[in-house]
Amino acid sequence: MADPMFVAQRTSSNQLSLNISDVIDIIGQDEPDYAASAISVYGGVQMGGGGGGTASEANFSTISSATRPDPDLESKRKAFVRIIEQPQAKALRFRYICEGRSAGSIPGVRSTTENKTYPAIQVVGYKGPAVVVVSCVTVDPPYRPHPHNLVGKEGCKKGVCTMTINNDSMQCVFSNLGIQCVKKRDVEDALKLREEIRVDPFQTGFSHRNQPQSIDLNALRLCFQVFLEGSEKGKFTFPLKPQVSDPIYDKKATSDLIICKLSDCTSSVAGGKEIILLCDKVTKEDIHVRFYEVKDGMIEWEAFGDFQASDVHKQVAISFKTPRYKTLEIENPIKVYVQLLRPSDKSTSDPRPFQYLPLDSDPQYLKRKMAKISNSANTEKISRYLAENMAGAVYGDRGAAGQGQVSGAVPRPIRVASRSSRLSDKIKMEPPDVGSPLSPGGQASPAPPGVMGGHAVKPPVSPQHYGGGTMYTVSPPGPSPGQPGMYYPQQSPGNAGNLAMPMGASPAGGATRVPSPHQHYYVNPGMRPPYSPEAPVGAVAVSSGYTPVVSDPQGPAMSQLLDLDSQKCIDQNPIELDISNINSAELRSLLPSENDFNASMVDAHLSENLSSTLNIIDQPPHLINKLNSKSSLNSGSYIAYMQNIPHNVPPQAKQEGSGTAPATGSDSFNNLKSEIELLNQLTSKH
Amino acid sequence: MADPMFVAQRTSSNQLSLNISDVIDIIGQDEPDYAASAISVYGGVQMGGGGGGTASEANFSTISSATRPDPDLESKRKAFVRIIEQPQAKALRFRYICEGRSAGSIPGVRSTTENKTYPAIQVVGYKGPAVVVVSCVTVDPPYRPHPHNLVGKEGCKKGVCTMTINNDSMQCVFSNLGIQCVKKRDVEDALKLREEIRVDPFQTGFSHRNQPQSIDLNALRLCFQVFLEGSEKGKFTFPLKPQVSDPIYDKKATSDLIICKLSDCTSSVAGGKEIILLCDKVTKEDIHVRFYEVKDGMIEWEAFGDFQASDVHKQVAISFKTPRYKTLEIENPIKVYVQLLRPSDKSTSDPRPFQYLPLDSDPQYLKRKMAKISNSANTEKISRYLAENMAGAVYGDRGAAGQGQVSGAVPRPIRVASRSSRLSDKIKMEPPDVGSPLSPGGQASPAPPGVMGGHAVKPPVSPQHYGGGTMYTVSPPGPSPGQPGMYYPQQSPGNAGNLAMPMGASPAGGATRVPSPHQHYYVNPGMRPPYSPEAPVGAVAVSSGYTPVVSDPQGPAMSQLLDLDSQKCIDQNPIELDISNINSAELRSLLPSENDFNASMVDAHLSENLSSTLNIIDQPPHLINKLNSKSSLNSGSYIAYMQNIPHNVPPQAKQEGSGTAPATGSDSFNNLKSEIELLNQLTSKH
DNA sequence: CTGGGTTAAACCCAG
DNA sequence: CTGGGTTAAACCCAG
Repeated sequence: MADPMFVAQRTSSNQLSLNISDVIDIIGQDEPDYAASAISVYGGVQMGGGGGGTASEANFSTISSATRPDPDLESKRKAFVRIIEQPQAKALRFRYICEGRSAGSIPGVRSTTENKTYPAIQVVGYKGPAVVVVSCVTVDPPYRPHPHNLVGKEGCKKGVCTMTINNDSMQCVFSNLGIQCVKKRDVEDALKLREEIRVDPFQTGFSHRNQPQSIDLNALRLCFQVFLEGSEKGKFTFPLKPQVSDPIYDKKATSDLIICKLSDCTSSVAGGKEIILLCDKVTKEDIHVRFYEVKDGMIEWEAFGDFQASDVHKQVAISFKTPRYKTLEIENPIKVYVQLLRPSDKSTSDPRPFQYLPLDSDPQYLKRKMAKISNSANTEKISRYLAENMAGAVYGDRGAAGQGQVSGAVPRPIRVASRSSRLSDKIKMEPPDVGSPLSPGGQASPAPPGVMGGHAVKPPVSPQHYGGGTMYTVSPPGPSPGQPGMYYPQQSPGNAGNLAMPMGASPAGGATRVPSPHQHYYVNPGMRPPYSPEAPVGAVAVSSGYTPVVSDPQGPAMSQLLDLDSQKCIDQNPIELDISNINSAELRSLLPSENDFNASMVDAHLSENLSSTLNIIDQPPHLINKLNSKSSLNSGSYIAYMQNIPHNVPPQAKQEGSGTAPATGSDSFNNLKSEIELLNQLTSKH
Repeated sequence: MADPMFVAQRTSSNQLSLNISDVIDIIGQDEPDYAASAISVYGGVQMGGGGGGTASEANFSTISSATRPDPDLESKRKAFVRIIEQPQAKALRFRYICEGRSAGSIPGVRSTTENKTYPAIQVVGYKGPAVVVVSCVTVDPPYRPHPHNLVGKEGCKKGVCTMTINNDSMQCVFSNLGIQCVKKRDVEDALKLREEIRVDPFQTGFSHRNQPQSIDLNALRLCFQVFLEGSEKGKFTFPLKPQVSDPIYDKKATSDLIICKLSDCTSSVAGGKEIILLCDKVTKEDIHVRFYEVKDGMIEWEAFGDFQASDVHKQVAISFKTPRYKTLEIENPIKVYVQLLRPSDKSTSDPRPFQYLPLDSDPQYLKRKMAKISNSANTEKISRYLAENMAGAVYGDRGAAGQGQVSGAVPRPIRVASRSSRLSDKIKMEPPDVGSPLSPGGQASPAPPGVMGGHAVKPPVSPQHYGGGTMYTVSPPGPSPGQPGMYYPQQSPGNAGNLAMPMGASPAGGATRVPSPHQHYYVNPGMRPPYSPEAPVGAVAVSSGYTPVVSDPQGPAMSQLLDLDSQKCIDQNPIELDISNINSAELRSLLPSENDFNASMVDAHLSENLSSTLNIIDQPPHLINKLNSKSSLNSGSYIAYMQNIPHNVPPQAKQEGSGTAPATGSDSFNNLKSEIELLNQLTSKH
């Protein structure tokens, strides 16, 4: 039963110079004194309340009064422990004892492959012999002893690490601290051992060993207890205030979100396409597939993949349906991103590029469309005509040949046809087909309920500023774990033409498909859009957290407020940016009906562009839409061309004019013209 | 540390009427006698050789001679144990002790939800008090004591189950036998306990407890040891030959293969389409994705999805590329099946329907095709002409209107066009596009190496008969575990246009993509093609095993030998069918060049059909191909139609005749005609 | 040795 | 209770 590896390890530990039992003995000898001070300082009332971080605020050393005279007492009282290198949060996998191997070394937060660092402390304000005892405590206050053990080459025994400090710098680097985890069943024993060696930095006691399930075994903090030499040499009886590190999470347990593979990375704008995503371990009740569009570094649109907990396959694959894009009226593929989002901690995976394709890119749609064309009265007649003439084999007639050439052939795209606004109108009018992947009522997916839950906080700065990346720093300011990102519920729950559903409790059975009436817009400051040239990332201080930001789709959406210039400004000066730095476009956006204002501004800009270059295929769709809505605007040769020919007649008029007689005149010719345009579009993409 | 549930269980066991220690005591008292007979019969030489099933052949009871006179000695010597209900192989999950719960009951093989059965034995040839001791032994001979424990409400103690038999039928049903598994670390202890209670049915000894890793903890057999009352009343000193059951596998470990989901169930015939498959746990080195086509109940074609071990995601998802279909020349979607195949035991998942689509169903192909059409000289001119005329707005001219109507419109499909043979020729000639998913040299995938490995056996009957389902019965004939199916390597490794590669050892690094020169054709008799109306399944005795059958693609493939009538015959009379029952079509197929014979026969049949009904869209493609190759055949109105118009001019001639001048006359008209047909086909599918 | 994926052992939910 | 999915604990491979 005995693990030889483990025995060997223990044996070698015995050979270390400093033995923990020395420290324990010291503490034991000074028990009355130590216990008294400990209880009055870290124990009891003050810590039991659970207020985050108050322990570190208590003035510890001033209270540890010694009854014996001590020349260094003043400096000892002023001394304190400072963590000069925090441990890296998720760098190390906790190892079970049974694994019979070294548990590795916790690196420092600033560690790199070239320059490795380790957790380190410094005793400030005092110089002289000291002993530091490092042990694991719970992440949440009160910082109770954590059952996991510290193991390593130096000073580790019985789950705690003891080192002496006695050098000029009074610094101590822990270059080989590993975390050896205990299994649930051994929590009680582990805590009993800790009690035996009297390591309980904040005097919380060990009552929690009877509720092993209450202890998070995947997270802990290091606690550094420094004892200075007391009046008696060799006895380290003067404790400094214990310091706790930032949380350390088991690398194995905190699987980062990652999309390993997507079965497809395109969808029709109608959404509803079933896609399989392969990922690392996720919790089926705590995962979302988020689609979002970035424009000028801002989140222009987002929606969530449609799936239920049961669609998560063995925790490592998700089959979901793509959400509908915000509009069906797009001319060219829209570049968006997909990422995994864990609502509980707002963490996200790296984004993956994804494309929304125009409706007509859907093969089914293509077929339907073409079938429809072939069904029209005109083309039916042509077919008949051709069939008759082919049977008769009419050759050599230039006119007939010309007709023949036309009949089966698809004309080359005409220069401007691929961005025809009229075509988009036609496409919009196409009724949703039963066989199409468009789900009933499948509008842009509202945020799933999980995203809404929990720790909503008020935005500390205005969303506009926040969106620019002004808010985040690398290290969280205080011990407030598990909440690396901020979340802002939307103040005005309006939506732009979406099916708003009443928000209620999660339905029975754990279904997670309840739509919420709120629209959420998120910004992930840590995301550097790797495939998004239109969103350059400047010197923005980033965190790995996920940071939602809200915008009202009916009002001025953030992404529409800032033009390229303002975005540039934000990216380059993330810290300095405040209200005084908002440029004119932003200020204008705060005015009512700025949508129209912006639109006309954009349109004017575009019309200039159009006269110089006709190729605007890669322009974002909403700009094109805006353009299309401005019938009074002369946008260069394209509009000129459109104005020279009559517009389409509405369907009713069309029908009246044709009947069974051969269609002639303006209507039928116009129909043909638009059919040609459509065909051009259907065939010229990509 | 003590598990209260487990303790309780043990306590209740103590209250059972028959205590195993009674039996142990008996065995102990009779040790010299028992040991002598045991060693001479099941121990040592005979069993150590490992020959399968020899133990059960040894004449046990005749040798167990008693020194004392016994009036029943004769009948005791003739008595034997018969298993009247085998345990079900994979119905029960082995439970760990730590799970602290009932381990359930092993059902009998014939158990159903309505009528539950359990393992049962009978003592044949003797009537009187008897004791049966049931214990676990290893699956492979020599049947060593297996460390797992039998637990249950009745008679189970120390991991073995002891029951008395003393009724008229001399039967014993084990209605509550559960298997409590020991963990690896406890194997040694478990076997020590077994040794202590002296349960070692075949006297193999317990040396294997020092090689715990040599014991398969996921499989075992039940061993039934019956002891008859000896000359002294109440002493069960007369052992019968122990009987072992069929293997029992841990339901948890032996995850049946299952396809939970496919990201798509269609592919172009060109293959190379990436698909994600979600499945239950598979071993990445021991899994294949098999595509196959069933025709008339026979495997007409098979190929394997293209992936490497690293494409298996966390054991529960596989991303692979579809293999190329056997031909690119198909007119209509081909219905095939996909299934998972585990080479090691030839087990398969239930098949899933899958469709191969004609090349032109590929959206990319569609686009390329249409772009090509629009690029042709004729249509280019039309486009120009239309652009000019539209700008000038020429209305009211009948001729112009007619042209216009033709230009943008796709004619309705002409009645017979959707099965045009000429079109298939055109499609074949389309050079493989660089951007297409067609992988270089991607022919029909040869069988992966794993499929070839291992326990190949000679076919006991001719493949033709075997293919009809005559060979299989439900229960394997003997204790030959882990080989439920048969596997026949192909005698003639020819292939039909495939890239034959030299077969070698599996390459270093464990890559599993080495093609083999052999083609394998499989029949899974247990499969009832649920979506395959052309393959009716009759009263065929089926097994759940996977049963490969061989056919030479260059020679007479089995699937081509049997017409529908002969197939019907086989399905209805699976057992009686032998060489004398093969019908004329089969006999003919044995002659050389029967392919041609068959083809013309089929064609003649088809031509008759054609004259009565024009709609043969749903005919299998190879028939259509055959039809197409018969230019002399008059197949009704379609052919008549084709004969009335000139055929296409070969590409060279085409090029010579056109030049830059406007194309007129027969060539260009024919080009147009075929373009129309192509367009019809592109748009009329589905 | 290490990092880290996979299997075997526990745990625990839902019917 | 059961069946059976998921998590936590062991194991073990590859660099």
